[in-house]
Amino acid sequence: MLTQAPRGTKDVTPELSAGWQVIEARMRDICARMGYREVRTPTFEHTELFLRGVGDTTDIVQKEMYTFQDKGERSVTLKPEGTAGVVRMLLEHKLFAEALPLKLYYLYSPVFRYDKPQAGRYREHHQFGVEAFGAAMPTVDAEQIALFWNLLTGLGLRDLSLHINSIGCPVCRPTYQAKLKEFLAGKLDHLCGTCKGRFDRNPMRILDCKSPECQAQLEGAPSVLDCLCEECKDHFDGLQAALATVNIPFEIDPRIVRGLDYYTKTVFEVLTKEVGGASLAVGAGGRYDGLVEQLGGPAMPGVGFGMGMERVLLVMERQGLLPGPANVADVFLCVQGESARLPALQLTMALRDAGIRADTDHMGRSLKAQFKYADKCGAKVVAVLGDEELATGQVTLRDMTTREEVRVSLAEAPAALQMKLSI
RNA sequence: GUGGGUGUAGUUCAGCGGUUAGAGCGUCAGAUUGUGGCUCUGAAUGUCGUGGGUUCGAUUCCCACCACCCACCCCA
Repeated sequence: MLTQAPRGTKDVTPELSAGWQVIEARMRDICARMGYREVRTPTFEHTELFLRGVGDTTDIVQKEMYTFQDKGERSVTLKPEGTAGVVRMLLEHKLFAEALPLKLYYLYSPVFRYDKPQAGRYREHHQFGVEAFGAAMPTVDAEQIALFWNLLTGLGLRDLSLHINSIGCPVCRPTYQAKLKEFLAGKLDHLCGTCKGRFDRNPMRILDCKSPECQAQLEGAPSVLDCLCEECKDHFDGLQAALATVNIPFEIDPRIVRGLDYYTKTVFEVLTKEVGGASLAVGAGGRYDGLVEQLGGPAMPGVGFGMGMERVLLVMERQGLLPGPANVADVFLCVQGESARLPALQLTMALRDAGIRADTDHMGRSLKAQFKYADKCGAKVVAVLGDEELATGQVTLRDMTTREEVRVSLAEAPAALQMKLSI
């Protein structure tokens, strides 16, 4: 128990961290090129923020939040998603008064949901996400989706599909919901238990119910896309035109609804086709034009998405895209005899100062064992410092590929090694 | 939250109601005097997931709990 990570959490061990660093570097790079700047928000927030932001009828809020009282009797909650915290930051620092649009991203943001863990699903996972505030035009939706898509394809992921939909706005959605309820009213008895409850609370959630009975009842149901108001329709058309222009392949799926209450107009998901199982969502997002105002800020449109980093890594692992083990040192300096120990440490530090990935013995091993260890470290050059070398102020350099050995003076060693390693 | 499966060295896995529980890989050491990858030899490491029960005796059978995996639900 003591030596076991809590249920649903996962360690990043040394051999795993390289993969994280690869995706993080890509995220930073693509965001920098697209004008998104990094933000970091707290791991926990006042519970109220999520009740009002995410929506208190959602599954996330109703049964999955890590909520507790702190010692000051405040109710706080570990972030169950990334957007609410960023909006809170926007309001607190009045970032909405800056030049718009404000384009932000976060990565390795911990997200907590109390759920039963299984492959690709954790109680703590980490999200990469982007948010753009102030821009109402569909080109920004498309730009974000392109960012997302290009990130994933750039990482080498295959078998992805992008699904988009529009769920309307406060003007047209009530009309659609009324139509849908009218359509379903007679079929209520044939819906599953959860959907019976959804009928009054949030009838659109029935659309993406996975149960076959419900899906059967939805045959011939009105499509939200037929009920969009002019503004929403123009926006959705504009999104499709923009996506086509930047060559992002997409499918329209009128059944996408999403589990968070704040979405308006655009919603989208990126799925990966998994063999023998259901497709896994690696990320999803959409537009939330009413959220900033709902949380007490000015009326300001917004759009964003969140991506599960563990899921991307999982897909990369399954598709053989993770980097192999990296070497830990380019140069290993062997210590031969105790009188060489401190000079070896000194030389190793000098090599490091010269930008060389160098290491030396800290185990008191035999020379042979030091060579074996150097080999395991992936050293391209092994240096030896012993009595013979110390007597002449030199160090022996052995090229581990060609087995050639040369001796150079201690002072020349950094430059000689830089040359050999072509740094 | 519901249903099913699994749990034995660091790791991948054998094994059996009965003596000191095994193998491959990994780790460490050695194969003479200052030199790696290959090979050979040897060594260390297990409360057999945890706690109960059945039994003369349990790692093996039963129950509970914990963890992981799979499906559902939900979602990233």
